[in-house]
Amino acid sequence: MENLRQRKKQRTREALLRAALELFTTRGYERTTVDDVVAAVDVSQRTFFRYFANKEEAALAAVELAAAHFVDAVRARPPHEAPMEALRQAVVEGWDSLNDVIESVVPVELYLRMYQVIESTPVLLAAHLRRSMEIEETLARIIAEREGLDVATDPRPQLVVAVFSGVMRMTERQWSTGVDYGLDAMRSLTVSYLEQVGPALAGDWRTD
Amino acid sequence: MENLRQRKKQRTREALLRAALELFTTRGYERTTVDDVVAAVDVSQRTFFRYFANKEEAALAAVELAAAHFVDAVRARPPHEAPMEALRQAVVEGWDSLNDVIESVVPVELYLRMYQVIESTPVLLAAHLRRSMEIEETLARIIAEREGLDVATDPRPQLVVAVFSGVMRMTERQWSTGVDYGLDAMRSLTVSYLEQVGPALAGDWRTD
DNA sequence: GAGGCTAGTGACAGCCTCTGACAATTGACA
DNA sequence: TGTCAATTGTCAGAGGCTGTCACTAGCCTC
Repeated sequence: MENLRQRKKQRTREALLRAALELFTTRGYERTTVDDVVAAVDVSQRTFFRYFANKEEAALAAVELAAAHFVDAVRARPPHEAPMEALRQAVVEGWDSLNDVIESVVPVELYLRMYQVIESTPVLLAAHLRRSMEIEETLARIIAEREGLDVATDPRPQLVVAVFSGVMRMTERQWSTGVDYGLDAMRSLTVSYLEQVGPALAGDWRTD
Repeated sequence: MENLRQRKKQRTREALLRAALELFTTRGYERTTVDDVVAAVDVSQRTFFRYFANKEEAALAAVELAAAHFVDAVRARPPHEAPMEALRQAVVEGWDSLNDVIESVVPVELYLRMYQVIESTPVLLAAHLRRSMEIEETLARIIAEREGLDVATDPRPQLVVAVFSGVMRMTERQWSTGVDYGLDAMRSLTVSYLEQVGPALAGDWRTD
């Protein structure tokens, strides 16, 4: 940040990212070429690929930020909480600060629109799911450490995280395909689903 | 099958698929070009893309077959079983016939090796996860229908399937990264994990 | 069984993503 | 200000994928 050089780099990256998201969300991801993006910022194509390993990375950059924010929130949870409770609280509370975190890079509105593009673009969805998987691994390690367990031998941390993530992805999908919710609606959806997991697993629904 | 024409097509497809898997599993997915594959079968590159929408599709073709087989197994479950039990039984029993199903297209050994390649190749893993997601949707619809529910309004079918799939993916990963198991070991792993889901969710592990 | 019909293939040509190599530029710092 | 290092541009090229068009080989009818 101190250097003019660093500031310039920062600005170039942000300009590229913003231009990319803007184009992806209006014209569509597939119908936007990297050349389109660099033309909007007026840099060479080579420069784009110096900032982003590939086209996907630019498309997922904002979501990536949100995910990292959430992982941090889990790390900050008091150690006495039970695993599932810690995860749940992390989402609920992480949401409050999410807005600012995102806004520091791109307009939240752009972030939200991009979410829908990801969910409806096969290649991006695939990449997103893979990243989510990696995050699950991280979470499992965090949980295991909290509980003083070894991830390699005890499957419980991974199981809890897998269940939790399953619910989270359900929420994502529900949110992105439904009527346009804000961040708040998504939070309450998450909570609601998490409450239903136990009963849903517990067997026969037809006795209700 | 009746026509000579159809038989020829079938043979071309199988030859391409087998050559592709053979190359992917020995040389690696990324280090194998489509040109390599078509050279091994001696057809034009254009022909490859007439049989497979893209390179990924060829790589995932065998796994796709297995997945379809499993979905059928779920459909065949007697309607009185509880959702989770039906899913569990489908895996366990589907496994017995899986061998023959696969072998009718490619050697099982090749299928197993390909599984490891998928799990260790980011692009393929991403594509595989996306496909798995689509299968989850199908399963949720099946479960909902069994129970006479509407998937759109009742989240429970999706929840159960999400949990179940989470466990399955855990198993896949465990299997593919671990010591080389056979199909049998994978089955018992699945069963074992499914048994632990309930307890793992139930809260405080430190009271044990 | 000859000839028309059509499915399947090959041969280009071309777009787009991504990479390596090298030259040119621009900020940093003595 | 001059040297050094970091950033960018240019160029060339591989690899995945698509459209087009001509051609071949199986099919089907008369």
